[in-house]
Amino acid sequence: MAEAAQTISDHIHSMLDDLTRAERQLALSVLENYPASGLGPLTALAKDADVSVPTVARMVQKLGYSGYPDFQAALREELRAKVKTPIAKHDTWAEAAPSGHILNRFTDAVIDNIRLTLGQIDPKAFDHACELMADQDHHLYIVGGRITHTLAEYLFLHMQVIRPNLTHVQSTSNTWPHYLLNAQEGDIFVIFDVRRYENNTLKLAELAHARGAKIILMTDQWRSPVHQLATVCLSNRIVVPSAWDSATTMLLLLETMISAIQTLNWSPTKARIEALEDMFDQTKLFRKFT
Amino acid sequence: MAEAAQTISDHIHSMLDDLTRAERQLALSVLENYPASGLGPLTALAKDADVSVPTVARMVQKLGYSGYPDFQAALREELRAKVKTPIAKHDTWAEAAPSGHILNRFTDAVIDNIRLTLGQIDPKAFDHACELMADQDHHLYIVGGRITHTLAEYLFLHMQVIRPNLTHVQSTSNTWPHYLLNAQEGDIFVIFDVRRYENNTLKLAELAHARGAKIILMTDQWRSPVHQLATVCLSNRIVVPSAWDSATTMLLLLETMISAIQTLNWSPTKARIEALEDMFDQTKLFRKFT
DNA sequence: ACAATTGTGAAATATTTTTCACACACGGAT
DNA sequence: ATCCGTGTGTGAAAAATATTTCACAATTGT
Repeated sequence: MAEAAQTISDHIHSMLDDLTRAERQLALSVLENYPASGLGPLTALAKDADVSVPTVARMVQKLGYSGYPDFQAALREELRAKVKTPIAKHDTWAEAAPSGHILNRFTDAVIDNIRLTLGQIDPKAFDHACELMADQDHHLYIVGGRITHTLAEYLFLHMQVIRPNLTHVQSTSNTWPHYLLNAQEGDIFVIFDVRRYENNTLKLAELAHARGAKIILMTDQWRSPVHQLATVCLSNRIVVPSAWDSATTMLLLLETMISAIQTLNWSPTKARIEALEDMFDQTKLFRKFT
Repeated sequence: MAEAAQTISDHIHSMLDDLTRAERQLALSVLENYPASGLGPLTALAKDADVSVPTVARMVQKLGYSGYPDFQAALREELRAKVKTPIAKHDTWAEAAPSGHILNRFTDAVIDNIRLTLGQIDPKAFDHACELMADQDHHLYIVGGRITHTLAEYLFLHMQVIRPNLTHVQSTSNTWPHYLLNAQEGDIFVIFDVRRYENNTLKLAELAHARGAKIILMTDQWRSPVHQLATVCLSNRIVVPSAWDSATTMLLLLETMISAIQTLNWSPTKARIEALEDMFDQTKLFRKFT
């Protein structure tokens, strides 16, 4: 096992002077395309660097590792850590709280979820989903489940301002079959389904699909069975240090979609927003200032 | 050997549908910290993903590789190629999308909001709010406005599992005065109010305060006028590149609170969760797997 | 109840790593 | 020129690990 503070490539660099000719040649070859070459078999590395097999074995021990596998494990660990730190890991978020405080632990987990979720999203699929949802010619159904209906409603509230011709359906309610009566070919269903996946939601999706509707699915990393029927499937990381799952990542994605959709058809949206503001002014529901 | 045009992680993604449950679990684990985990020994990967050794062997073959070593070689090759590309900047969230894409712009803004919000939070105030909400001896009222009622409901849904003796009130509904009839000294009101601040919410807060109730306020950085009456005031950054404000930061804070509260009185919460699960099992509302 | 999936335990293979002993090359010193 | 010590490669064997594959039992969804 080697030290901690520095990276392995730094360590090799600093050891270069203590190495013999063949060993240095080998070390430079390792650094040449780091870290990939060090992760292959020892023999391959030896051939790559044009040195003998024992030279490799001798060098890794000279570097302080117990053996080649130990060296590889260190490289893997470094790679793992490196990929995980794109921007924010070591920050404590609530500086006034100790790093073990739930505020910091939870936020860490959520940022991680965001990073993993965004990293795996296909922008093409995302854009396509936005386009479908922006299309006013087809009715838009928004379907939520037991927990997710709050997200569904959040989406509904905003889409309502952006465009007409949409419905909010709760799959846990027993009234949803009525909505399906009107569903037509080409209509869009945005369906929320995270674990534990709901039977009602699946049935609803099947009926919608049978009627020729297109399905946009918001689900978790394990993906609801609905995904087999979906035109676009957006999966989110939801695991946090809690007895429940986190909806934050999904809300972020949702808000991003709303923002993208509003940009897609901005002029009608703008008009609708202004009309809404007018109505608010007249009803005095809100305060103008402070 | 696999194809060329796409990355291995893309390939795994596209194959997800053809994989079985355990294989998918494994595949997701590989993607989790890609590519480091795939470069270690097969047994380590299996243990990491919580699947059996044969499952790993079966999956890599299903993915089209002649065996695990072949799979590893492909990963190494990809890593080698990736590092060689000078354009390895990691400041984008959705790597597949250009940095100007709304996915990256929006996420940047939200992460910024989170950082600023958490940086300004007083952990003492946070902890105090959690203690108040965990106290079952006093009734808990959760109050949301036009947009925030979705957040309020999210909180309500979870608090309902954690403790009895709580009510969800919508300030935009005309029925809320009825709820206040029962409010007593020492009761807790969690009130959501972001711009534009709602008159109804303020009136409700005033009445509650007059009756000796304690108010926990979730608001934005400009702080709803309710904050003058509040025992604890948690303010959130909400500005994003959109015509609307973002609720993501507030949801994060909310989920963190739920997690903290559930820890505060874990044993009753645990019992209630188990009872709930039992009921779910009996009603067959949910699917057990896949 | 049936079919598909998965884990278990283990054996058989295959590969990799480690370690030898020994020969050889090389540079510097006698 | 010869000798010596260091470093290095060769070839191979031994040891350690890894991989592959079985048969079978358990589980689970249909």
